[in-house]
Amino acid sequence: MYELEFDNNVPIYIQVLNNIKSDIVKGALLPGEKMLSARDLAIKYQINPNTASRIYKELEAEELCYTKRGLGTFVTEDQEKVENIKEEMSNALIDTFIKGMKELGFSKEQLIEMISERYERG
Amino acid sequence: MYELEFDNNVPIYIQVLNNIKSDIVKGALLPGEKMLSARDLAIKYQINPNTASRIYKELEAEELCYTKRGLGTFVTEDQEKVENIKEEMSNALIDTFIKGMKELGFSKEQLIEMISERYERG
Amino acid sequence: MYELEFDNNVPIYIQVLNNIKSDIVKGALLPGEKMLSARDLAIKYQINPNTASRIYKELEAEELCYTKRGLGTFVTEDQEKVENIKEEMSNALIDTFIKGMKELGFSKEQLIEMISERYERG
Amino acid sequence: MYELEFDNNVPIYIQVLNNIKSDIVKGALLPGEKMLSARDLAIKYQINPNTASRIYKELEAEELCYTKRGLGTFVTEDQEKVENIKEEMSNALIDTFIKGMKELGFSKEQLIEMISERYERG
DNA sequence: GTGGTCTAGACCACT
DNA sequence: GTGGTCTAGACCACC
Repeated sequence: MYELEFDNNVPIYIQVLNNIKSDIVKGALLPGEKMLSARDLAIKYQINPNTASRIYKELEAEELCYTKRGLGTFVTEDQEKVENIKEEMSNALIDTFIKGMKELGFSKEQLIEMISERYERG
Repeated sequence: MYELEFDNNVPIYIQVLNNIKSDIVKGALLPGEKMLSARDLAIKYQINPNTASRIYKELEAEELCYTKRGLGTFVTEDQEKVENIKEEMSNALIDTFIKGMKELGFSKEQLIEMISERYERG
Repeated sequence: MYELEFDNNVPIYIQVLNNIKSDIVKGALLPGEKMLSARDLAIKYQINPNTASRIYKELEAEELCYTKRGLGTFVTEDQEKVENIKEEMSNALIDTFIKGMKELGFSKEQLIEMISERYERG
Repeated sequence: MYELEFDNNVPIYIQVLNNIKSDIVKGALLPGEKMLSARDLAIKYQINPNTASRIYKELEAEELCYTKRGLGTFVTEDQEKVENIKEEMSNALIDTFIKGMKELGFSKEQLIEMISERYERG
C-alpha cells in the first residue's frame, strides 16, 4: 500500500500513470524490469484492478512497457522511448508554467527568484 | 470574437475564467471597469451563453466582480482581492511545476537554466 | 441496431473499431462529422456503453477523432491521418496474407489466381 | 534455439503451431518423420515446456501427428490430412484478406497489383 | 499466477 | 444529453 495522496481534481489513473512514468524516467524502474502485476499495482495504490489494468494499457500504448502473455508486464528496453517521455513531460510542465506566469505579468527574473526560493521547500 | 484555442482537456469555462482573471491581475481589466455582458462574452469566445453565465457566477463567487442590477457586471475595486488571486494562481503554477520537475529528477540549477532559455521563446 | 455478426475469436471492441475505421477510410464518415454518441454506438452494436466509450477512446488515441466536451465526438479533419490509417491497415492485411501464403508454399501466380476467383464471392 | 520473433498479440502456442503446420504442408517435415521431443521443442523456440506439450496435444487432436509410446512423436502419413490443413489455412488467410481489403474499398485489380508488387519483397 | 475482455451501474463535470 | 472516471465482479485465455 502506498502513501500517495490523491489530488481529487486529477483522475487517479493519470496520477498513478505519471508516477510510474517518473519512476521509469528516474531509473527507479529499469529497462526490461518486470513491473508489478496489475493486481498488485491495484493493491499498492488502493485502486480497482480494472483501473490498474487501464494504466498499464496506456503505458503500453505509449510503448513504455510491453506485455508477455501470461508472464507479466515489463519496462521497455528502448532507452530512446524513455528519453522522449522525459522531454515530453518536462516540456509540458515548463510550457504551462512559463505561459501561465507570463500571463500573470511575471518577469524572467522573478520566476528565477521564486524557483530559487521554493525548490528546497517543495 | 477571440483567437483563443481551447485545450480540449481543460474545461472551457476554466480556460476563459483564467483568461479573465489574468486580465484583472495584469490590469488589462481595471478596478470598477464595466465588463462584457454574458451574452457578449459568449460571442467573444465563441462559447455557449450558459457557459458564459457560469463564468461570471464563479467570478462573483470569488468576489472578483459584482453585478449592479440592470447596469451590468463590474470588476471589483478591492485591490486586496486582486492581490490574493495573483498569489493563488502563481502559487498553484509554481507548485505543480517544481513538484513535477523534481519527480522527473531535475535539479534547481537545471530548472533555472531551462527557464532562462525558454522565457523569451514561449 | 446493427447486423454485424461478431467473430468470437476477436474482441468486440476491435471489430467495431475496425468497422468505424473502415467507415472513415471509405468516406462513409466524413471529416468533421459528428459521430454517434457513445451511448448510441452501444445501442447500434448491442454492446455495453463502457465498451463503446473505450472504442472512442482508442480512436481518439490514434487521432482519428476528437472530443468537444459536452458536445460529442467528431471525425478528425486531418485528411493525412486518414490516409495513414488506410496505408497502415492495408499493409497489415497484405503482409500477413503474403507472409502466411508463402509459408504454405504458394507462388505469386497462385495467389493472383485465387484472388481473381474469390473476390466476387467473398 | 530459434530466431522466431513472437508477435505478442498472438498466443505463442498458436504461432509455433502454425509454424509446424507450415513445415508439414511445405514438406519441411515429411510424413512419418520423427518430430522433436516436447522438451527439445521448448528449447528450440525458447518456450515453456508446458506450452510445448500443449502444441503437440493440439497437433495430435488435428491428427497431424501421432505418438508411439516410448519412441516419440511422428508426422502423420495420411497425405489427405495434410492437404486438408493446407486448404484450411490458406482459405482462412484469403478470406480475412479479401474481406478486410474490400471493407477498405480496394478493387480486385488493386489487390492483384499490390500482390504483384510485394510478393518478392515480403 | 498473468493479463484481457465485457457487463453493469453509479456518479460527476461539462455544454 | 455529452463524455469521463471508477468500482465491482465475472469469465476467459495464456504460461
